[in-house]
Amino acid sequence: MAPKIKDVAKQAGVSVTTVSRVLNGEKYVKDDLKARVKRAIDELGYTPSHIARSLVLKKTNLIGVIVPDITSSFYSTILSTIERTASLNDYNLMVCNILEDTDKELKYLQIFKQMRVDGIIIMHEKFSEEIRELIQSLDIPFLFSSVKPADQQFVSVIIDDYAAAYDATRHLIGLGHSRIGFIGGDMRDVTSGQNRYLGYSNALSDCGIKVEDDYIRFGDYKTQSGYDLMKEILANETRPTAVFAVSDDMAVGAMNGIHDCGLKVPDDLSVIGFDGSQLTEQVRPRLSSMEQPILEMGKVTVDKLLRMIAGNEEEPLNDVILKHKLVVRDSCKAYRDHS
Amino acid sequence: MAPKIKDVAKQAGVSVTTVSRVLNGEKYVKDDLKARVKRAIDELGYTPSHIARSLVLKKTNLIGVIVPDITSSFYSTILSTIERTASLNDYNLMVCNILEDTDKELKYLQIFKQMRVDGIIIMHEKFSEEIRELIQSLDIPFLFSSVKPADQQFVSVIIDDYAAAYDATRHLIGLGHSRIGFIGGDMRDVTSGQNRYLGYSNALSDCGIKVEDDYIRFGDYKTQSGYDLMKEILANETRPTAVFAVSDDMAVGAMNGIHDCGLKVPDDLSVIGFDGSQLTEQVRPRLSSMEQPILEMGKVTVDKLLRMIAGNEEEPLNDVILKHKLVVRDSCKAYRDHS
DNA sequence: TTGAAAGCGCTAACAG
DNA sequence: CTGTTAGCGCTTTCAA
Repeated sequence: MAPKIKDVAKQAGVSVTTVSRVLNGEKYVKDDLKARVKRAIDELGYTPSHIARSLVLKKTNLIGVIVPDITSSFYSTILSTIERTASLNDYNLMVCNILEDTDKELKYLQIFKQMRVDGIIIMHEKFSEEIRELIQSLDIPFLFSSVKPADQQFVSVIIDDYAAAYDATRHLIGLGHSRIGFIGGDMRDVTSGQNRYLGYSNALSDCGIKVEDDYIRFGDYKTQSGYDLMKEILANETRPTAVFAVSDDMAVGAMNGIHDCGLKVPDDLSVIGFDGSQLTEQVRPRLSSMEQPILEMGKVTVDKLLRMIAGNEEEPLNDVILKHKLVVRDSCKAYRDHS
Repeated sequence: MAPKIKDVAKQAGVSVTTVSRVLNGEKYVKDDLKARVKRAIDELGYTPSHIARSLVLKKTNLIGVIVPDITSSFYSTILSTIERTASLNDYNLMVCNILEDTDKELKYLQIFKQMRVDGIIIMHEKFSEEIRELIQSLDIPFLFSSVKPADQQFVSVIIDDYAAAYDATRHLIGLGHSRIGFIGGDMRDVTSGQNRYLGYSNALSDCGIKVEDDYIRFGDYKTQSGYDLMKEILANETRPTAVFAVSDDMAVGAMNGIHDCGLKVPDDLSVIGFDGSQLTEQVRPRLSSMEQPILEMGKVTVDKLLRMIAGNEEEPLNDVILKHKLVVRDSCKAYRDHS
């Protein structure tokens, strides 16, 4: 059995209180006692039980995180910075990888409750009524990151997805394109589904371009779906000359679909992605993308959550809107009409 | 404050013992009492404290995982299956993302100790003596996955990296290549550094091909390093006609380096990767790779660890060697001498 | 079948 | 400065 505080006390010939005091760096301990306790701790290889400590302190230093898919380049990156920021503040993560399994999200939320995590970060917005209720009844600070659920009372750290999609589309239009395809997300997602679609279609309308349903498809943000949908779009009699995909993974899938159809990016079609994941630099041609400030987003999320946990009354409970940024690489080209 | 077992007992008009019994599904409780307790639980929205339970049971259902980089396609995938398998067995993960920071590994190991995790999975082999000692003194079952530290007493779930690298190289040789470049890992890593290098060089020697240092570079498994090293290799007067990179990420970097030098894969150079990550299908041409059974590896690792935790005496404490598999895609081509 | 009470390992009044 | 003691929320003998 691992040594306990009592063992240390006995070894050092002091009371458990004194041991506790040196453990927690209190000042009211004479130097010689402090030294004896420290030696005893070393000799025994003692490490305080976080469990016991949590029980009395009512604080676990745990943050629960719900993420749709840790193998996605976007989520693994944001998760990485969340972990880093949390760790620097002595918080640990407990992550739930949903993978389409909505029951799992509910189950994990219950686990978070049992675990008495100090806070929760959610990067998923398509939840059931049951989950919505649970989450609100939890009495644990929570925050959404990179998504904004329809429920206006929930607070998010996010970019303006509508504006970002609008700007991405305008970029394509600015290059002279007018037949612009769209590979969207799930329209049940407000943030990455609806808002990005609206940004796209409104940009078109504002420029007097007709929104062509044949050029529009919706998928699941993954490479395979971008690939399949691109092929569907290419099946049109007159192809678009550019396409906007709402995730880099889908954009890469689209590029592959184009490639496998014997066409070239950007000569035959321009492609623009969304997110700014590392995949943009891993493919050829390198993918232009409407980027989210991923690292900042993760850091800001954790910092804000920690302030909420600390019970900072000053902490405004409204959204934090971060800035998106277009990063031009090699996958888009000006369009010249050859007719 | 969240309701506690005492509140439930009061509400149901029974003792806490009885509540505990229905919570843990014991049989010796009369049906009517059981019903009353269940109703009280619902009314109060009670969820038992995992903390308190862990303290008395001396079991946390937590597994600590140490991974080099969760944004790597290989590690995010194996982590995903580890999480899945653990979750199905009612275990939760606490993951440490090292990111080159060796102090962080040590710090997390100490956290795992404080947390009293039930078991530890390590996917990193380049640890200090200090870590080696800590880990052994921990009295917590631990297991290495996808790596095999030099210390023979540690148990690993792994493939035969030497044989896999040997086979990959032989594949290239079989295609007629004799000038074969090598983009390796860190030679301080036994598994993915030394063993894969030895597999490569021995395959060459066995076929009477001279091992050419100018064609050999070592990096850090990441795309950027594959890119840079490939360019160095291409700077040779006579280029190799094929190259073997010991991670898919590096292989993709190499492909990009080749592309950016105005050369073509596989026409000018064949490229073969290692791991079998999803990146192999995301790039064009699709990357041939010596694949590890990633999903199986994650599952086997967790299953074995759980058996060790359960104190299964039958559980053999030796390595589990999984089978590697060559998956041929479009990045390699037979070599014909044009001289 | 049920309940009283001890104890898991630690912190924090409260005394001295 | 230092020690005694009462919990934190739960499980588990041991009796009834």
